[in-house]
Amino acid sequence: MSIGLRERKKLKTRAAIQKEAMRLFLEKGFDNTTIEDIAEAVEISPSTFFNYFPSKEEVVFQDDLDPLVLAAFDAQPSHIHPITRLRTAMRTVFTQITPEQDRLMRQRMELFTTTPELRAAMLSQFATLADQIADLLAPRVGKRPNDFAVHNIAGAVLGVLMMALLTIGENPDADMHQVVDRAMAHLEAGLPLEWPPEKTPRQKRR
Amino acid sequence: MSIGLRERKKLKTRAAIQKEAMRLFLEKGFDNTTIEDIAEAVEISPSTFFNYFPSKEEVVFQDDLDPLVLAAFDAQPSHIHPITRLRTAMRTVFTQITPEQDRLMRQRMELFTTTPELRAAMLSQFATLADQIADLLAPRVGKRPNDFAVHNIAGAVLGVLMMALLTIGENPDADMHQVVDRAMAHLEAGLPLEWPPEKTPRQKRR
DNA sequence: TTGATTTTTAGAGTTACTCTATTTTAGAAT
DNA sequence: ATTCTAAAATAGAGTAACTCTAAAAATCAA
Repeated sequence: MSIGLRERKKLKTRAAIQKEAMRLFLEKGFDNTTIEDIAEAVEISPSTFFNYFPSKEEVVFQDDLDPLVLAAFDAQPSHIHPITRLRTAMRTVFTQITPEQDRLMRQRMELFTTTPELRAAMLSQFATLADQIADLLAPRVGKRPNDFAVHNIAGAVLGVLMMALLTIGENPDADMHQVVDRAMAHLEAGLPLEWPPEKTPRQKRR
Repeated sequence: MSIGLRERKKLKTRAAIQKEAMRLFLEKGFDNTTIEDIAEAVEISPSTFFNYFPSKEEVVFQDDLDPLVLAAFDAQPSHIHPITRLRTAMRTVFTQITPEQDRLMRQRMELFTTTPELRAAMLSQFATLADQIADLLAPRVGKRPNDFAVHNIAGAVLGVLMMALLTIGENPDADMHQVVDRAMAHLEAGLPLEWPPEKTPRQKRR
């Protein structure tokens, strides 16, 4: 039964646009790739491109990870501080990431760092995300949706994540999970100037 | 002696563009204002606009406050945690702000919240700022320029400020200084979920 | 097969911005 | 004052990302 031919074709077209566009962006740069180039590569008309994506930028965005993080967040007891919960949640999700997703994320990072335009768009999305996260979080920690503390926490988390992502953009080989977790841990610890803490000597075995 | 007529004229033109552009943006919206509109209002040619600003967006940006904050930061002893120092520095600067500057800042906020495009640009500038601040801060607290902790702190601060600014954008009547200081205080206190702290009963008089 | 509906497409229009070449203007030198 | 030079303003042509409208093509249901 599945879904009709129409839907399947649409999904395929969408995926093809994404794939070809990303390829071209990485090859020639975002700015040097025109909609026409993409349309040509996918063998559609330029008009059709805009049936699938509202703008060139939007092709680069699209995270299926957010819901996963949220689920992992919910899986924890509510008495834990949200930052800790988020950190744990992100760790959980990172370990479940497929190589394909990892590759895509890195490609995005590369584009973000090379094109200011995209960086701006990403950050904007981040801000929106922070707002959403805050509103989503609030009831889960027993607060009203527009609670100040929750929003502020969301802001700090996102700010820290933002820096982490920029760092990754500059060091494409870095272990994303590790960079992000380190940032979250530091935030969790209250952002002390001295960090990491003195390496704890390996647990004494006796 | 002063500076020649040429320079004076240039400054005047620049100021005129800023003023008229802001007026039009606020009146008709950023997107509904074309470069032609601005050029016409200032009585220059559209070409000339681009002699003064590289893009429409850039007209909205321009902060002279950063150096002030930095100076106020430097005026404090270095053993204090940077977040506290920054908070104090910002408080200092906020009290010195002229009504004119205040008005301009609010106008900017309004535009930022109404036009996604501008919001994105602002955030991007924020990220750059965070990086700069981090690099500037590091030596002042005895760290290397790319120190992780310092960058992370800068990220958190900027994230929190970002949320504060968005809040202000939504409540144009809010006291900017107060909103910002509250956010910084919360961050300084380690982002507890319960905030503000129990209102300390007015100092007992006995 | 026919008819309705969705999708694709062509094409025209708008706008931000770039580039080049020309004109205008301010300041300096004679 | 006049003339020269360098800076600034301008016109105009070109590009590319969109938007909108209307027509053509493909899918699906009867």
